[in-house]
Amino acid sequence: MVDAAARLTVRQGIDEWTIRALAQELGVAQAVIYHHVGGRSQIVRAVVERVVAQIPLPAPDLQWREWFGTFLTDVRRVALHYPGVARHLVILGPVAGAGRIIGPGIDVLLEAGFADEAVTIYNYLSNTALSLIAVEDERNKDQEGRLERAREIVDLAHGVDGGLSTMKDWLEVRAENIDQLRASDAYFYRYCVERCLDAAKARLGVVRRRTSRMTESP
Amino acid sequence: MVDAAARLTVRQGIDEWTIRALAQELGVAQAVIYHHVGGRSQIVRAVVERVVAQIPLPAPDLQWREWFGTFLTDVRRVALHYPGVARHLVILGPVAGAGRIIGPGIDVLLEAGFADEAVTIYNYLSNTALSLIAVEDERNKDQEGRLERAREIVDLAHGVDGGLSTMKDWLEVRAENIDQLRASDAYFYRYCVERCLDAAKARLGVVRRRTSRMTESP
DNA sequence: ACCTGAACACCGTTCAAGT
DNA sequence: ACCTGAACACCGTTCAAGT
Repeated sequence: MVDAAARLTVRQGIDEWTIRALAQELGVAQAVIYHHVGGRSQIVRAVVERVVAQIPLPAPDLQWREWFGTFLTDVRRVALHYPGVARHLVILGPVAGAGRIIGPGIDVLLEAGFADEAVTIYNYLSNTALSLIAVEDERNKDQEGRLERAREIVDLAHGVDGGLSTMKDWLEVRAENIDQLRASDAYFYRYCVERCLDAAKARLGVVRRRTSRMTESP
Repeated sequence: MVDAAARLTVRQGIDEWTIRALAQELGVAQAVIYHHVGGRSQIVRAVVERVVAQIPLPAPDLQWREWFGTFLTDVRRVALHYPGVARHLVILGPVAGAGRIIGPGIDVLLEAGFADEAVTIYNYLSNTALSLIAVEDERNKDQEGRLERAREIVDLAHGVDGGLSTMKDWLEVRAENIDQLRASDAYFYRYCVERCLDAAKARLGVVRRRTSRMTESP
């Protein structure tokens, strides 16, 4: 049953299939689904948990930056395969089965010396990444419209100068075709992840200074 | 007409009111809306543009970090007043009227020396902030359920140790009541914004070193 | 040109009736 | 206990008919 829902999600996205379509995929009446799993939100939750279980865990001996670098790359790859799941996951928060990931993730940060900020940093990294993927999912739903809107803006900004013209030039190359746009999305995600890791690194310096000052003072 | 839609959005959230409710608010038949504005997506877009027009612009003489610090605080305050708008805004990308903000925003970054990375940094900051607000909006829709889920996780993680227990302790204090949860959200947003600005600062160092190296070499 | 009422094609959910 | 068919209360959108 969750199998079928996951299959439909891969094909159409989790918010696109209907209870009726799911029932048809299973060859049963709609009411059967309510009898066995409950309403739509419960099936969605089950699919989300199944996707989470599919995210590979980086080797525990990696340095924290490599650990999260590979982890967040894998999260995007798996999540984009199930459109719309990232959004439900980040809204639901820690679902059943997420402990498999959260535990090792925070361990790596504690090991690196993030101390009492480990949980906040973990939330910062995972929330930011999942939110960005959720937005990418929704943008992918209407790629033609997105191209069209980008071109409208470019036309509208014709002849302006200053910072806005810089944005216009930036948009113009990316609005050329859909492949360009998707490549730009992938690059942008990578860029954001690297920036988040930069920020975490800066924070690590602060925490370490604070800790050493505390052990120094009598 | 957009007035009425904005009013309903403040009260219920942009994805909660229906065309029927909007028609009733205006005292007309539903078809009138289609005749004047077009479908639901066009009204949503008009509301989004109206909300964007309402975001105050920081003083242009502020340092880049203060400029974006106050800007992103104002964005959250205005956006939370119109639940669901942040999500539509970040998905639509630069809507009509956003130039009023984008221009000065990139100008501040160019002035600070971000050079060819100014646009990417602008996108990084605004996308991250809006994505996080969009998630907060959706979490606010079901606060009771969120509390309940958090408590379930806490119970489920009873007796574990390692990184997961740290997350459990963190969740436990926040899952006490709804006010605590909302305060935690506000703090978390602030924290994420500061981290993004840290990351931008680190990037500024890289860009400056690259630029000075280029002007040095003959 | 503008507005109405009614319809169309959906949707999630429920429930009496069957086996 | 499990499944069916039909209904209920919605939804966005369309369209002939009125003024």
